[in-house]
Amino acid sequence: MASPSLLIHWFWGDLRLAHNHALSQAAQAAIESNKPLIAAYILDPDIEPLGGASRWWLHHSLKQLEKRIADLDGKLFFMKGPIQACFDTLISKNSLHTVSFNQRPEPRYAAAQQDIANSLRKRGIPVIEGPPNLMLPLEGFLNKQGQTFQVFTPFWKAALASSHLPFTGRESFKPNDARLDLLQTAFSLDSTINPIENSCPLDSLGLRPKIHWTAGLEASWLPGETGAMKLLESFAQSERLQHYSEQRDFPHLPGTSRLSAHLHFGEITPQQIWARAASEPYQRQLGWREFAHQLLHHFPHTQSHPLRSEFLHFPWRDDATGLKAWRRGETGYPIVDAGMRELWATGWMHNRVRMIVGSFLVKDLLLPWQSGAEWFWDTLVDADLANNTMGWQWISGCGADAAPYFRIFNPMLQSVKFDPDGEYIRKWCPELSLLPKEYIHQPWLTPPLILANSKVYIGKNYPSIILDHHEARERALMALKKSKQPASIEK
DNA sequence: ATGCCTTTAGC
DNA sequence: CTAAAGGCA
Repeated sequence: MASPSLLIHWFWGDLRLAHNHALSQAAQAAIESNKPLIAAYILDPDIEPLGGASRWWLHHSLKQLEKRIADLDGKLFFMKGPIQACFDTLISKNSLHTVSFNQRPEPRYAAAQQDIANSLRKRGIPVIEGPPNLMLPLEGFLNKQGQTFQVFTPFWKAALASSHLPFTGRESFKPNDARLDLLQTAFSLDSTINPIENSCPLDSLGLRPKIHWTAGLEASWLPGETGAMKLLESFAQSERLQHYSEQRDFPHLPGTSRLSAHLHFGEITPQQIWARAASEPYQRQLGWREFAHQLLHHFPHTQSHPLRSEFLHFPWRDDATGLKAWRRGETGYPIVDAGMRELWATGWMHNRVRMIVGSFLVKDLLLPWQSGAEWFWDTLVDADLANNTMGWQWISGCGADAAPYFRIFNPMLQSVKFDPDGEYIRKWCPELSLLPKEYIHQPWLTPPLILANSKVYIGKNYPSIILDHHEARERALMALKKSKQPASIEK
């Protein structure tokens, strides 16, 4: 009996069928040789720490991939880790032909990936590696002093001047011919679709929540390659791209592309986006993503510790009540609460509002950025270690491209500036929807009669402010000043 | 080295 | 308009 020829699309790889180097070539080869595409997707929950919203996304992305492979008369199997044990079983049944994966840029995965790839190769299994879903190489892109860039602007200037960025018209991704040959070999074997013994249905991967809390996510997103292309097309075709720099900061406008989760799960490449959305202010945002990955690659400790070591002993507060109020969107500051509620409802938050709620957590509440990063990790559909880490350290002032310490976002000023009519607030804090725009940014300053007419009862149907911003600002400045004093009193 | 730059606040 | 840190060329 001929053994089945299996191509394992590794769980770390990208979830693209059309553009993943290995899998798309496998699909092409399968079609051309008139043989079914057989693939398996392995999930190892111990290695892949997914947040709740990410699990939901991954489930639906895999579901779409399963369907697309079925449409090609192929089959996608699912297996649940530990990954090494999954491979052991496959090898012992002579079911594993080739392993293909796209590299993951996060340091922890990259190391594990190399270990497993080495061990597979030692056992005679061909391993095909595709590049991570980035534009710049993680190694060797350095400033003129030979150091990792720590400020975005010079980084971006250097990137634009480099040969790495795929400007429109330049060569796009080309599949590697050697990889293609290897896959052709895989599919020239006699392949029959036999069930894999230890495979399981997608539903058994445990990615779906036990309690149904995902209605808001379902209404907001279409995970998978098709959804990604739809978003990109609608963004690039409309005037949203042209007006990106003027509209991107207004959270009530659809001024952004909302492609972050698709990028994170590898359902679309930055190169595809770059080519389709050729406008510098927008492409610059792809640059921030590159910057974040460079930083995490070169400073892997930043996922848990600040890049700037003087923040190691920063006197963060411990305030479970404050943290809870922040998470629930019950701080009493409408723009902050609106953002936190958008996050909870849709698994996403507008970037401007991410900065505002982030600043509120670390500067006003004086809570550690890690506690904010954890909440974002669990609730964001685009939760990404590099972006999350850089964003939180940026707003805390303890990371790269740090703002001067005295730069503390003022939630009222930010609200007036970026949600002038309170449209965003009204959407996510409906109990404030009747408040005139003069008062919606600071409901506690509203004259009692107008409050009553607007059916706003502070402390009852909308929380009182949990702290005074101006006092909190002074407290933060003091804490920062103290922590910068060379001589520490303790120890 | 000196000037530039930074998703800002507050007077 | 200034405050003001610090990476970068």
